[in-house]
Amino acid sequence: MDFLFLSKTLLFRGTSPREIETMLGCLHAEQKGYKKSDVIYHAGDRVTSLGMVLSGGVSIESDDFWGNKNILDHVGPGQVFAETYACVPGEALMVNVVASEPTNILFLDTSHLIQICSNACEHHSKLIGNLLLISAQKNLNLSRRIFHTSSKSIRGRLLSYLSDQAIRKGSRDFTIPFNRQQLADYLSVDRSALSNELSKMNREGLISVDRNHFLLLEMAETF
Amino acid sequence: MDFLFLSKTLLFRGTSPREIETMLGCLHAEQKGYKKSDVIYHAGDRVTSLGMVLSGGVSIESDDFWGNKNILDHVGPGQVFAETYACVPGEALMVNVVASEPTNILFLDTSHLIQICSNACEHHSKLIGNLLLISAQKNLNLSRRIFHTSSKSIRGRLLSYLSDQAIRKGSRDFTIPFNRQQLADYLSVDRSALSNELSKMNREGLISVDRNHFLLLEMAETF
DNA sequence: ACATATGCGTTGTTATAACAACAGAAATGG
DNA sequence: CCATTTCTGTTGTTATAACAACGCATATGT
Repeated sequence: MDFLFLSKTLLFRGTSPREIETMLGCLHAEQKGYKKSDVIYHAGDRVTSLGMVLSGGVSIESDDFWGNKNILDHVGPGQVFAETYACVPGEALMVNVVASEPTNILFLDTSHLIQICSNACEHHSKLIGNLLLISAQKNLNLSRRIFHTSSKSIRGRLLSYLSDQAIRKGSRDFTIPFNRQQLADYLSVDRSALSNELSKMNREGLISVDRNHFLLLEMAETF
Repeated sequence: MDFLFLSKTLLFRGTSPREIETMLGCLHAEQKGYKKSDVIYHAGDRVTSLGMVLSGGVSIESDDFWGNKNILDHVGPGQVFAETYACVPGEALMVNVVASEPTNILFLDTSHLIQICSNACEHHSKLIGNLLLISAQKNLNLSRRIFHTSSKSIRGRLLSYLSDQAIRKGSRDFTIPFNRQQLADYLSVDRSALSNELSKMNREGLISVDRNHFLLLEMAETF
């Protein structure tokens, strides 16, 4: 087990490799390997362990009633998944967690962290604090997405998302981390309709767009 | 200050009124009163204190570019707001927090909880654990909403929401906590279009609906 | 360099949701 | 109890997004 690697993750931030070694015992740490497309957690499962990706990567997917797959998120090395469900025992997963490549996962049972007095092991409290930070940040990401998809028009969603990016990057001139399909998925709209709306906004002089690079123009007064 | 009241809240669960009294010092607790429509936190603010509603109630609202108000949530006595922002210092609020009636708020500065070693006060760890639970639950609520609004048709959103409710309530026969307008807001659709779709589904024998009481019929195979 | 696969924009058609307006039912408040 | 307000379903019209199909440009990989 690579304790040095773990000590650099957000979850174990502020703990030494030596401390981690003792903690892994409390957390009933178990490592497991998966092949590509293996399902790590199924929708409907109830879990008490979060997963940390040691190597490889996993996709968080949701299958709707008609069998359409929808990729909600991708989790890479050092990041965790299912931590929310692990913290709220009894909640059934709404998503599938699937290995997107050969992947090693470290499972950490959080029920001991939370239910038993958190002073049982003096490092527990640091871990819980880190979990809280991870949870709060995920919270903000979810809120942001709801915010950006609350408008009923594609243009409204784009303006919401793009101006947020501009504020966040501190410039009207920025690059987004999505391609068209991903942006369309994020905003829950059709890709071609999105492309169409973007070029319309381009023609109208609202924005200047090239691939995933944007420049906001007239909307300046909004701020 | 009503310590007994506080000890019954989710945030202070598991602590005695006596303990709370000492903790409030660490948290720089401050109480403040507001009149109806007073703005407690403005969008754009950066905060380090969460708010707990002692009496009255607050609305979490978002104003979009064109000045449309959108009520995202309502927080009542014993519940907290802005805890996510308080836990992730430096993030600007995306929403306004507005008193929906005469309201008393208790502000608790979480920066001490998180940044300083959490063992500074032995009760801190319990509070952080409670915060983690609150955060994780809010997380699930947000995820659920994203999930239910990811379908592009009104019917798809309704089926997603209604079957989730059925599973959650453990019966095909259940009552929802929304009226039509609130359900429409939750699913980000137009109210009259929602009404329309519901009666269509009713006519088709998919569901049986009366006000906010529902009975799921043919969709049984989905489970 | 070639063949293949992705990503992107464009167009036209179709389905569907938003919107506006209204009437009846239900709840609310004197 | 009546008056008033809120809630709900219905309809028709209009705007708009989804969808399907295509061509071009840009990777990708061998």
